[in-house]
Amino acid sequence: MGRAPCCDKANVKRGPWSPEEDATLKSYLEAHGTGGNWIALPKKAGLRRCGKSCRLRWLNYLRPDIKHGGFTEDEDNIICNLYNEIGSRWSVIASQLPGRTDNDVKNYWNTKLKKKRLAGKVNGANNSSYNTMSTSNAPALLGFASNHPSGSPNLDMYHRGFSVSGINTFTAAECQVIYDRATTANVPNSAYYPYTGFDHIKSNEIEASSKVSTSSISNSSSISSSSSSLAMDGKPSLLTCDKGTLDEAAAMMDFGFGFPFDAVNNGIWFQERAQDNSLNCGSYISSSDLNYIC
DNA sequence: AATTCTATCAACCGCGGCCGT
DNA sequence: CACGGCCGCGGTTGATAGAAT
Repeated sequence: MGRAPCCDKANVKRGPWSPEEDATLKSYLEAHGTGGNWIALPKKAGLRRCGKSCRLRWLNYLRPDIKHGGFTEDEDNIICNLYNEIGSRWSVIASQLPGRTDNDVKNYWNTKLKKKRLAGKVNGANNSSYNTMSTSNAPALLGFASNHPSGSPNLDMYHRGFSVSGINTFTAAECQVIYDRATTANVPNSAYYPYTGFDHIKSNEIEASSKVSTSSISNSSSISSSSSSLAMDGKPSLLTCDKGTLDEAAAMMDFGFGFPFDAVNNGIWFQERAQDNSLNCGSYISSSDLNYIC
């Protein structure tokens, strides 16, 4: 059996509110408040409206502290960061934006900000360190680690079907080690790199000064099944590496517009190059298995 | 100028959770 | 503790304005 309706739908007006209804509701609420009961309110106020409709109209439109008009860039970033942190909890997000309602934020997200974010115009990651990364060309480091018995990060575990329980980010020092290895040592045959669409990045293609190599990657369209935004304008710069024994691996990426959003949403395919230079089966690292540091 | 398409946002809907009885 | 009713939330719909054809 379904839930009983909150009001008699045959006897209440629906659809857009008229200025007269707005005025009636506003003056009633300013004089009497809600009385703690929205369901009974419309009758008391002399409105042929559902109580829920009155509540929504007041909270989303008539309240005196509502801020109308466009969102600022700061608000954009707050919304994006919070969305990455807590997901679509619009009321929580709206509570951080004075004068904005959950409905406003939700609509703004669905119609504009989601697209803007995919285009890389606003922040897309989930911690404060990202703020300095989003608009710079600093590479983002994606790190991962498994519950390898030895305790060392090991991409190979993914290949072989071991369960992965803990994912660690690399520390800045580890990042440097990985970077140094990538830039100064020979990239071993067993290096990992994205599944298809990317060429193998050779050590001499990595520019030590900028940590960026753009020459070897021209097409990232197949990095994942639905990575259109990444494929369109992403410029992944450096994808590396391990030390030849499959004990460590990392993916360092700079897509030109900040964090690789599709990695966040879709994960990344990697492919192993074997000792004989042939390609072994791919590994998929899901978004939940990825983390990053600056 | 007419029609179709697209974007926007107000409003609706149903569900989960809280609270009073 | 169980139940019923309301509130608040998040997903979705639909009306409408503006842009494109």
